[in-house]
Amino acid sequence: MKTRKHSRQRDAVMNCLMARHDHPTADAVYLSVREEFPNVSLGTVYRNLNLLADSGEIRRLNCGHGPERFDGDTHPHYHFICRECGQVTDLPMDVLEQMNAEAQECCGGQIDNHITYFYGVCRECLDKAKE
Amino acid sequence: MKTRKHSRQRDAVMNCLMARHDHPTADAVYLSVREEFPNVSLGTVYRNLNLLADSGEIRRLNCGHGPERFDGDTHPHYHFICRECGQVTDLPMDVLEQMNAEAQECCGGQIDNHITYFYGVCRECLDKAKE
DNA sequence: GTCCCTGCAAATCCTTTGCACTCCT
DNA sequence: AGGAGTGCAAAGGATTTGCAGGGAC
Repeated sequence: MKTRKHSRQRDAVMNCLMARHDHPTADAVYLSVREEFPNVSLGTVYRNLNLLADSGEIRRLNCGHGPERFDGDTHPHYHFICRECGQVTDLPMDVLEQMNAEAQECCGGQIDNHITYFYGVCRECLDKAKE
Repeated sequence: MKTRKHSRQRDAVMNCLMARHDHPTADAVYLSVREEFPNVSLGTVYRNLNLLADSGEIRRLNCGHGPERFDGDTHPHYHFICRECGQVTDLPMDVLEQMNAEAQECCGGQIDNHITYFYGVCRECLDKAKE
C-alpha cells in the first residue's frame, strides 16, 4: 500500500460521495466540491476519485453511455438504469451469494466483486409516456 | 424501424463479431475488417457497431476501464473481467430468471435486459503471480 | 526537508460528426 | 433518382498527465 498524505480536497470528494446517493459523475462531484473549495480543479477531482476507487473506498460505475459515475456505497448491490432519463437507482437484492458461488466455479479464477446493471424504463418515465 | 440498405462493410463487421469470441474493441474490429476492406474507415466501423448494437443484433459491453467492447452473442450471459490482463470471458449461469423477477419488483419500472460483470483475476494471471 | 498533492493547461484517448462522394434499391 | 452508406479529417467529450508551486508530516 502506497503512503498517502492527508488532503482536504480528497476529504471533500469522499464526503460528497457519502452524502449524495445519486451516483454522480466526476463533473458533478467537481461542482459539489467547488462549493467548499472554489479553486479546486477537475484534474484533482479525477485524481482523487481514481485513488479512492482503486483502493476500494468508493465504486466506479460504468452505466453504458455517458461519463463514468461514482458510488460511495461499497456494499454489494445492484443498479437500475433508466434509458429514458438516465437516472441510476439502487436495487437491494438477495441473489448475490448464489451468483458469486456459481461464477467462482465457472471462471476458475478469483472473483473480487461483481457489478450488475439492469436497464429499462423507470416508473416515472413509464407514467410520463402514458400521458 | 428505419429502412436500412445493404452494406458489405456492415456485413464484415457482423461477421467479425460472429467469428471471434474475445469481445473485441471497436479498434480490434476495425483491424479485422481492414483485412477484407483495406480502405474501410474507423468511423464506418463505429457507425455500424452502433447501428447493430442499437437494433439489438450485437451487444455493447462496458467493462470498466478502457474502450467499449462488443459481443456478437446476444444470448443472456455474464462476463468475467480479469483486472490483471483485461481479458473478458463468458460465464454461462442459471440465476438469471430469479434475478430479473426480483429486480422487476424492486424498481417498479420495466426491465429490458440486464448485464452483469464479475471482476477478479483469471486463472492464468493467478498462476503467473505464483511463480 | 521530503515527497505527496494541487491547480493549470496541454495532451491523450475514444468516439462522433460534417462533408462530398459512392453504392443500393 | 433518392437517400442510406462511405472515407476522410476535423471536432467533441471525458479523462489523464507534465510541471511548477504549495501543503502535510
